[in-house]
Amino acid sequence: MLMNVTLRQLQAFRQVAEQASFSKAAERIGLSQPALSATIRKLEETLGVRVFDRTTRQVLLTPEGEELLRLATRMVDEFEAVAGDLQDYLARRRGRVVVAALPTAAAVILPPMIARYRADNPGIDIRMHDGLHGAILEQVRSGAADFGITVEPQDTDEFRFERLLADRMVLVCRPDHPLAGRTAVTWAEMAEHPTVAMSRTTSVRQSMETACAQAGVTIHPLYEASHLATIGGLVGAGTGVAALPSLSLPLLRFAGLASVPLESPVMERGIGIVRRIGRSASVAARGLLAMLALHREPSEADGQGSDGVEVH
Amino acid sequence: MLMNVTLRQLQAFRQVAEQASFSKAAERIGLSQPALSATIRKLEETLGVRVFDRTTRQVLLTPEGEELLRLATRMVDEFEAVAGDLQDYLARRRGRVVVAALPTAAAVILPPMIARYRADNPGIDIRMHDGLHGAILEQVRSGAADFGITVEPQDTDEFRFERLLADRMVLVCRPDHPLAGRTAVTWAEMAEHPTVAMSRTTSVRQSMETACAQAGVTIHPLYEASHLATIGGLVGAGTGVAALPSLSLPLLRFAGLASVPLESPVMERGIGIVRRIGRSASVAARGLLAMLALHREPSEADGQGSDGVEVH
DNA sequence: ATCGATTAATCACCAATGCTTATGAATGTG
DNA sequence: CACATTCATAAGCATTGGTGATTAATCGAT
Repeated sequence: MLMNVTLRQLQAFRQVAEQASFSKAAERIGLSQPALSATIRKLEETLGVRVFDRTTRQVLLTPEGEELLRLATRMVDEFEAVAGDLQDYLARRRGRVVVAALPTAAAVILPPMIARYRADNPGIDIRMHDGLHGAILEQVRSGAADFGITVEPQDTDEFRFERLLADRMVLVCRPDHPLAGRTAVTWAEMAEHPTVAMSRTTSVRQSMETACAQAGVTIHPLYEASHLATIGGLVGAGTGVAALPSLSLPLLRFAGLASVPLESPVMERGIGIVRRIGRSASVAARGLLAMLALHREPSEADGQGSDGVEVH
Repeated sequence: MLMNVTLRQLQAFRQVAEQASFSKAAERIGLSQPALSATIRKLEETLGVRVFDRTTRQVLLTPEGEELLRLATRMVDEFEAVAGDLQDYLARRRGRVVVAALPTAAAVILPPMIARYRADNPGIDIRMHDGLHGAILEQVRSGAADFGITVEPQDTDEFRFERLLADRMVLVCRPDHPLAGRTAVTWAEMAEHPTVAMSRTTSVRQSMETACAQAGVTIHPLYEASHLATIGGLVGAGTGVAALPSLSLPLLRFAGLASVPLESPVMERGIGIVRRIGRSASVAARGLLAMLALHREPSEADGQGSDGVEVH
């Protein structure tokens, strides 16, 4: 009964009360005067009370009108505040994005984008979870992360993948190393040199193992490390060479190392955005996704597709 | 833009979010499922965001949906509280009535009605202002009083009068007074006896003066008092007789006095309800007005009219 | 008094909204 | 693989909400 009262009506009512005139209020609201009359009449019908005593010369509130005005004011103010919040949220002035990403992606790709996104949308809280592939998928699945940045997942029923760039395994060595000048090196060749590697739990190490298996060679690392920087230090000290994804090279720049693409087999994995199918992205997330799409590097056999990230 | 969001929509949204199902929510709301779908679609259109990710098997909130749910909940709760207040007000469970009345009316007519009204509507605050005719009109004019109880005002443009009962001037004396047994007494006869009277500012006194002037006699009261009880005491003590409105007799019952109608001229004034024209009565006031109308005493030349108070 | 200006109510008419029933498409379940 | 469930869509209809034109009332100024 009373629940049928509309915000429109309350606003109209408030305006009429404030202007003490139907015509003026109608003009201010952007409505014809008859329409406003009808609106108020309707309001009065649903309330069962006259809210204005009106003649052609004056419009003034009845006692119930007074009461209603207090309530309507409270109501409309409340709504406007709430609407403002939502407005902010939708306009990306408030909100949060959670990105789950592989450590290298988290370190190399995201920081500049995040910095820029942050500058554009100061109200948005960006959170980054770096983790391994499995953990990333889990977070995306559960919704704990808005999207992930990792390699392509197998499960195409649950995830949609959008490739951003290629990450190829390369050999890393000192600039004075015999292999340093080469345009390419095979895994078999690499196996003949002392090697350092990431620990077995990492996907980088697993890529290396896969490649070696395919090449029919075995590598026994002299050292294993779980941090990339350690690998960099070891290689820089001449302890050995390492097979690393090209994406991680920027992180090793400090060590002044050389890199050479590895082949036979070429180990290349596509790094991209992983999203949960059937779950739409938040407005805030969309902004970051769009930004990522712009920075996507044109890769082989990808030129014909659409240019932007599917924003659903 | 955002202002077009409807309470219906918010409520529907809330219900769907709660039930995690369109069908269940539709049933609970009392709406067909397609109607509910349309409602949500409309909401999404005006917001420009999808609020539910829905398949035929599951319905769950998007990030914006989560946000909206918080706001919608707040909004709807607020409204329900406010609507409850108004509901109370309209149902006369809250409110206030201010009555301005002549002292005698305030003392004689109103108390029983107020007591009963109070019992029926415990939430309503009743306030009574007793004052003289002019003050009553002023309060009714300004809106300080919802209505007045007094004699008929001259100004028929501004006030509407509704007669409740007749108030006739009677002579009040001790039961053993020579005039006590009479069926009527003229003002001239009264003038031959020692008299006490109300002070000059009261309308009772003015009525007396008017009557004496018409009768061509003059009365010099032995005593003047501004309180009715004082007059009662004086008359009871045998100091003199007094001319008082019949309405005040109940107040003098304590003194055990006799009364005799005064004539030549008959001074009778109609006491009734005075309302401001063009100003509608509050719901709370209407209740009291209706009650007054019921207790109205059938007076001469009034039998053919409508029985209830015009409630407008 | 009468005229003109102002203002709210009313009317006739049209567009848009909201609802219902019937139907279709998708997706788990036995 | 049929079945049941569930949301979306379609078609038809009543209601609502809107506009412009007109009317009635009232105030102020001739």
